[in-house]
Amino acid sequence: MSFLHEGREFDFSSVFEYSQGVQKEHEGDAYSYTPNVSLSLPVGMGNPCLATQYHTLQSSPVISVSSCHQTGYSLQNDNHAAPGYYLSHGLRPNGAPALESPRIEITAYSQYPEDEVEESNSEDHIIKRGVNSIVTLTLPNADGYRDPSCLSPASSVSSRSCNSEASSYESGFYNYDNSPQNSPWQSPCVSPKGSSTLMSCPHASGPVAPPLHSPSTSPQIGAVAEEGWAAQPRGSRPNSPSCSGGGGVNNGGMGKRKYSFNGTTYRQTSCSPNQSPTPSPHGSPRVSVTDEIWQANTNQYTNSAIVAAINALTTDGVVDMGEGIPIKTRKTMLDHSMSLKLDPDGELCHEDYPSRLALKKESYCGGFLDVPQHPYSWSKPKPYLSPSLPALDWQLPSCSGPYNLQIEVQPKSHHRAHYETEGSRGAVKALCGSHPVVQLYGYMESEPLTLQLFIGTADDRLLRPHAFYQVHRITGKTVSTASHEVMQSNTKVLEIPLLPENNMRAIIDCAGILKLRNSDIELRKGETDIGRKNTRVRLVFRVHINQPNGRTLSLQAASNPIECSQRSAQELPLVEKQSVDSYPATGGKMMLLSGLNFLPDSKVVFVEKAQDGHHLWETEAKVDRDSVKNSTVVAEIPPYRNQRISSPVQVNFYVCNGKRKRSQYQRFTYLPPHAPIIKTEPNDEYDSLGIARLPMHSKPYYSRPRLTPVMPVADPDACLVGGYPPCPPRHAAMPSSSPSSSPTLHDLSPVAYSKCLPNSPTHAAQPGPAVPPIQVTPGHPNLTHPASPDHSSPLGVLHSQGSPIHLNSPGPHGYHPIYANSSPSSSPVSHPSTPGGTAESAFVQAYSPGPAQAAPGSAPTGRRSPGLLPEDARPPSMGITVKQEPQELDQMYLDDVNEIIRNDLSSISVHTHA
DNA sequence: CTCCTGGAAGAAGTA
DNA sequence: TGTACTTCTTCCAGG
Repeated sequence: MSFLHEGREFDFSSVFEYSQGVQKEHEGDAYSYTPNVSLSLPVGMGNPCLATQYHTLQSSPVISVSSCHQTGYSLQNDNHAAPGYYLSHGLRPNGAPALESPRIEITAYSQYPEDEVEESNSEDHIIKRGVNSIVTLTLPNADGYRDPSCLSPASSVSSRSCNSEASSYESGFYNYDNSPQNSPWQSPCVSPKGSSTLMSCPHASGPVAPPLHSPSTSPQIGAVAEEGWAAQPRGSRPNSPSCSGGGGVNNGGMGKRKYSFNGTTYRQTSCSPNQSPTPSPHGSPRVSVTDEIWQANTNQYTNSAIVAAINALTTDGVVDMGEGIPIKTRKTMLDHSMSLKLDPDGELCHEDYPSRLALKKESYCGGFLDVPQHPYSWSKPKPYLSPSLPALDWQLPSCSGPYNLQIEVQPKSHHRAHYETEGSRGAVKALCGSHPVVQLYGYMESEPLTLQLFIGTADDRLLRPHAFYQVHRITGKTVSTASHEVMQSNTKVLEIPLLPENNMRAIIDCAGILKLRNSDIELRKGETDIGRKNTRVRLVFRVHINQPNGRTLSLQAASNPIECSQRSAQELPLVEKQSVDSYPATGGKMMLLSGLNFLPDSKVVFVEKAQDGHHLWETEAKVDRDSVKNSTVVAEIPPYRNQRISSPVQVNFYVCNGKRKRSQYQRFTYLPPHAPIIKTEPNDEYDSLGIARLPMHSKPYYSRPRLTPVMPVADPDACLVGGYPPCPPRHAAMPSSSPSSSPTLHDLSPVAYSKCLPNSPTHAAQPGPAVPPIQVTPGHPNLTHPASPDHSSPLGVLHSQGSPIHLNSPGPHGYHPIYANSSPSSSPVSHPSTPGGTAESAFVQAYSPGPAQAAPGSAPTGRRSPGLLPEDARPPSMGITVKQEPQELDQMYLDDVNEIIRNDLSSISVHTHA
């Protein structure tokens, strides 16, 4: 993987240097994870228990032994890279003295709220460690880190890890890490409650790693910092004049960094223009960014941290770490030093729960943040949280049993994300100028819950954290909703209280979107996605509900896709819903498409592509020009090329406004002429439009992946699916998304952790048809009925069903051993299919690219029609890492991507043979 | 002064 | 290889 980047080859060595020098950001993410963990890993890894837990987030406090770098490190990193990694996280931007010598810390991973981490930056790390760390071994230097800050957020993430590619470590652990969440260390042993267990199961927790850097080293000041920081101010922006051009390996250059591998010149931004010469962690003008970066960096290490954070937030403070208190968070930039002070001792960490609470409150309410105080206090323990939470790339249903997590008000389809170099561009808004609203139905307890929000992908693959975008916490006078940032495996997660007094409803006016530079992310080890034109995201909401049986039920809802680029948002057509998902091959039915940027001359083109990306069929649908409005288009479903199909055939269509202005692919399924049409659901919305009840399916191609509940949401009505009982509003609700039946979705319990089902394809998030949630439990997920309209078609069903359980999160390769073992669901059958949806085999999912961040690994790019190409779904062999195509990309893009992939493959083969 | 935004310049990537 | 067009990032300016 590492060797190919967007088709370009380069030597590891080069890479290495690059990474080190430039920014290690990317690299390490996944890897980095490992490295740190690595030491500890052995323990966990070997353990069977790990398996079970892998999935689970590291949440549980674990004892982590983090050696920042092992010997391996030195090899590669000597330079700095390795250290850098730690630094990055570990940095003590604040001047916490970086540890000069690397050390191995054995930490009981306490959980901290990630936000702390983020905010605090290095300091935070320190703090955390302090809290948790039980034993610290110092290793020979860890100097070279790169300042997380320097890195782009994304990079920062990567930076965390010690990832030099070269490092043996990574390679060794590579598998695991991809998704931090998955990472074995994460807490195999972790028991939610068992924080106590920490000790029992040593895991290397990523978070711990940071220790390497001594907190003391202030990022700014610290020697390490100097290297890394100075060199690369966090904001590394390529262009910034300030940056010296050279970034060279070390990125000493601030400006865009250009480096060449094998003759190919890459440009990377190492320095942010803005970056302040002073690399202060926060140096970047935008604090928030910085924080993010930090967090990101920390992430890797912090799976557990995340968990911890969650715990801290939500709950019991048992484990909580002092960290739970987001010291820095509040203050953010202002005083890193403070935080450092606190942390090192771990005093905070050790503080009594009460104290912590107090702290938390202060931080939140008190004052550092401008955010209006919210009645809700984070400090409040949340019993329900369990240490092990599903990885962010796991597909979860939106409803289960009586619970139904719904996005009542969808965000606008466009929101220009801001770069680190920019100021915030505000919170994501809803159409009416208001903000998105999320509500959990069916929850009658008095305990508040925590609503998690992260930025997910909007392509046709399984929903997963978006590698190029991060949620950005918005604070200020205009923000009424309290929020808290936490890093979870490289992904920033915003935690928002869901209070019974508010009917478990939250107005999301505190979430902005940060764009990470493509160059930073693409260089990350394991990152296979490309950023170019990969600009659509979804807001993904999650809530974890403790069940009486001790298990935790996790629900997830994803918003409609949001276009985040400046230009495309203005010009590209966007299909948000389609009234018909499938229809007999004879065609002829009118299909209503709703979305944005439709023009009188827009074309609706149906295409069928083979797995290899070749066009098998393409035809333009007849568009009712008179009906074209900016937001709607009515087209006649063209007859399929083969009227004699015996099984459903999945094709795609897109709206084209002209040469490079195509919408994403949307899925459509042709059914055998005589096949009964199951699906359609009446959609009131459309009725109102005057269109003969065309049920809308918001299933953009991307959304389709069964898992992701992409669709639009909102309508509760949607819940009704043909034939299926409507989701009882809220209570009765069945999990729309998950196919699986069992009410209890996921057993997050450490022991039986099953992955949640995939989100129902589009619906999950949305109110759409209710589908029984998939349970993690032993039972097999039902493959039957997907409620969503999409599913109406046989294919749809399949897709939808895709087994509820996902395998997504798997590690680098996407494959999780755990799954297989741990949950019943693991059974191949049970697994949901990939977005492509066709295949349902669990395996497919297993392959599914890991978290975007980690390493999506190979993603099946082409979509094939299920009927035709059953196998498409299969992921490419693990061995080869190919950049996955961003599914969101337009077809054109897809073509491009395919091209790239081919090149990559070619390259790979070349290398191999060479 | 900071936060939001919209607009756009300039560089890099693609066709 | 050069040109034209896109897309990405960074900047600037105004509210």
